[in-house]
Amino acid sequence: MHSLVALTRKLSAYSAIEPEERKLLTSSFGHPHVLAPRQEICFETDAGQRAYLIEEGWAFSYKILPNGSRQVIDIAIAGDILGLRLLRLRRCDMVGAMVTTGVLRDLTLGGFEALMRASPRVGAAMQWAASRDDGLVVERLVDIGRRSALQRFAHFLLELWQRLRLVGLGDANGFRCPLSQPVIADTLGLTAIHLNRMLRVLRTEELVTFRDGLVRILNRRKLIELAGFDPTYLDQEPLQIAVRHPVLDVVPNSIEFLKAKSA
Amino acid sequence: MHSLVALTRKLSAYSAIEPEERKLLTSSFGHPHVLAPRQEICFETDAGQRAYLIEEGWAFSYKILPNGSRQVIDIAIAGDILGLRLLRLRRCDMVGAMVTTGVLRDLTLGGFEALMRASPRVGAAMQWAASRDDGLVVERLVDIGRRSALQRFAHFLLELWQRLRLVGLGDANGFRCPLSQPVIADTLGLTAIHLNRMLRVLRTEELVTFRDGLVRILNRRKLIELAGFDPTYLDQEPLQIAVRHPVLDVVPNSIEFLKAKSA
DNA sequence: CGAGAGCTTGAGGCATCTCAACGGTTGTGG
DNA sequence: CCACAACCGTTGAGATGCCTCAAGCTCTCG
Repeated sequence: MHSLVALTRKLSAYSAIEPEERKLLTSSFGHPHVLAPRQEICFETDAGQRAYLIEEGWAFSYKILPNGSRQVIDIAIAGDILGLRLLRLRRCDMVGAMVTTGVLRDLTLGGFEALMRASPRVGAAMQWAASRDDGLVVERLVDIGRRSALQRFAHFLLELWQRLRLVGLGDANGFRCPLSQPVIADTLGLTAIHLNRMLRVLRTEELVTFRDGLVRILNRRKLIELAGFDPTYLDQEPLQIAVRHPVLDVVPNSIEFLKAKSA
Repeated sequence: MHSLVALTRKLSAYSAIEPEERKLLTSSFGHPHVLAPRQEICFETDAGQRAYLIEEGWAFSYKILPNGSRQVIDIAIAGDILGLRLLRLRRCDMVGAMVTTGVLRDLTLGGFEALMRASPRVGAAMQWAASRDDGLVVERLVDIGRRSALQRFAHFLLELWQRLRLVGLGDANGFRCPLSQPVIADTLGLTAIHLNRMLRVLRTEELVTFRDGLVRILNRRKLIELAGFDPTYLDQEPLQIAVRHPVLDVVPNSIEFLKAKSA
């Protein structure tokens, strides 16, 4: 039975997972269950919080502000654990939802701690994965705080590409991405309208296309340059992305570009 | 000797720390050393990464982008551990620096894991603190992504206030804050100029004053309303009313002591 | 006494938001 | 089978929040 394929691949980027370790891993989680698109994921239970391993499909977590705006916290793909951060907290401060149909497994604090005790080696790999995912949030902070909308989007796509490749999804040319523009916009602190315009820039510059849930990276080198993408924070070997490149000092002015095109 | 006062207070918000547990904690860290303002904090060593417990003083970590702009990741106060996230990563992706003179203790992965093994109870408290600090980064993401500059700043001040109170700093009226406006601006994804204007608004609205490193909250209720501040994510009891210490800084000053000793 | 850093204010520009509109697709219930 | 709602993607026009550039002040430190 093919259980925990994605998680195993992810952890293998840190240390090899032996068959018996994989069994141990599996027994730490609850049984798989299927969720429909848009279905809500609840992290709160009577006895503490609960996290979820995404075995398959896409999900995300977010916060809603009093004024109704939404900020997406993480995009979770296969092999990711959503809500791990909440396990030791007494109160839950975010909500989750499915993007696509997906297969999830529960993880409780008890299960997680039992895993740590049973195998420090696998435990270390899980902690590594958690630390890496923290790094993703930190990089998103840098994105939103200090990068332009166009750079943010480019950076986001490159990151997603690397993450997907790590768990065996996507290929050297691009990847499937079921995220809607509103969700991506709320991830990057933009409006869907503006994100859409940035997408047009990426398309007309022949860097990326994104249609029908399929992202194609047309010019990887220029995209990396544009985004100022340095994959160090992913703590993984770059997969199908060349190493580092000199970064552009001057970022193309997207608005001028749009004006020129429409004139 | 008064070691780990702040950390002990912080952890006590999760579970009581017994004297022998405190000794164990102390032995998990390196010896205290003093750093000067602006001094850089390096997380990389030959053998893996190293984190730092702030015993006293203020520090922060940040990333610099290719275009020279800076994004501050965390502001660390007494009792915080800077760089904990990096311990299990193979590559370091950020830098640290002191704001004030401060007293730090090293923490290695080995020390951290030994602590976990020696006392699961204290280990759990440390993990709780780490999860809570993750929550701070997440809330910063929401700040920068979806709140206006004024709200961001107000939210930041309220958060800082709560954090400081948790480790026994500040009082019911405000707190000492040695952060410069450029540092706060780089934390909130703003320019120092604009931050300054927002500060003026808070002042003229009679919500907050911030002069000579002293923040006074003049109208807590309105400030909370303005910021849309919901302290759930801090996972601590709100501490704005109880006035235990009429004086501002109650953590004993060991800097002078250490300076005298090393001289 | 000069250099560097922080704080403050003004004026103008532009990146992004808001409001508005339209077409396509999907799902649903009459 | 059609009507309708809900959501998404796309584009235009105008408004604005924040940035950039510029300047002057204070304070500390060497």
